[in-house]
Amino acid sequence: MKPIQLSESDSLVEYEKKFKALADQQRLKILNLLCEAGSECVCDLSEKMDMPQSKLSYHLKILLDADLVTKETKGTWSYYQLNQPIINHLLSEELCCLFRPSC
Amino acid sequence: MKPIQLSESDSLVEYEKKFKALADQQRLKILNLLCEAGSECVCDLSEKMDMPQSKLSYHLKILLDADLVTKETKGTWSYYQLNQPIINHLLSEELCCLFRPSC
DNA sequence: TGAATATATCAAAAAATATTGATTAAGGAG
DNA sequence: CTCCTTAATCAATATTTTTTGATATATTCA
Repeated sequence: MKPIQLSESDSLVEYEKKFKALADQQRLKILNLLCEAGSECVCDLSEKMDMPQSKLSYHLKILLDADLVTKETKGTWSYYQLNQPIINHLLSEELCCLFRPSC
Repeated sequence: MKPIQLSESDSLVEYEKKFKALADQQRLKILNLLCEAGSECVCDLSEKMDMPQSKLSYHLKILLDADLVTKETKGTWSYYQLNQPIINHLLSEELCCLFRPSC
């Protein structure tokens, strides 16, 4: 089977977005924390990351826009969790220990 | 098995570097071309990418520093190829069609 | 040796991202 | 309704990355 043609650069744009979101130490740490915790609200994450809320929201938005996490809102709280299927589709099994709680 | 602790942020730094290298449409395209061709010199890639040589060298250096490609120099020519083991360690099998010629 | 070619590197400018602190919006408790 | 808390957004600034064109280095070929 030949490598796919990238004539329609839709997929390139999509992958660029996802890798951009992964291309930051702080966001990788956030993903790792979400992996451990399963689901976290912004204020708890803010404490664990030792990061001001507005900064954290900025990074969470990038992860959300890249579809690497999902958000569930309850009242004024926002709970974030990993978007497992997307992450599994993207990353190798060897990276599971970082971002796949299942292993 | 629990997610690994990221106390030693060495691995985070390393992954950040690799994902940064992947976080660009042009570099993803380069990787895809290398995947198709197996090995390419800068001048051929420059033509295929329709990109000035100095710009291409810049992007190739980023891929090289991230260890995603390897370089072999013959005379004045530099031939670049995918660093398969590293890429396979990083990306899912589903992405194989983009960057893994083996499937 | 001298001209031509391949590639890397450099410095300046341009563009994209990230950080900061303040503000806004919206929900829950009294 | 009013106060307090949570979280998103905004505008200004700072930082990082990318682009560009020029230059440097090294090899080949005549």
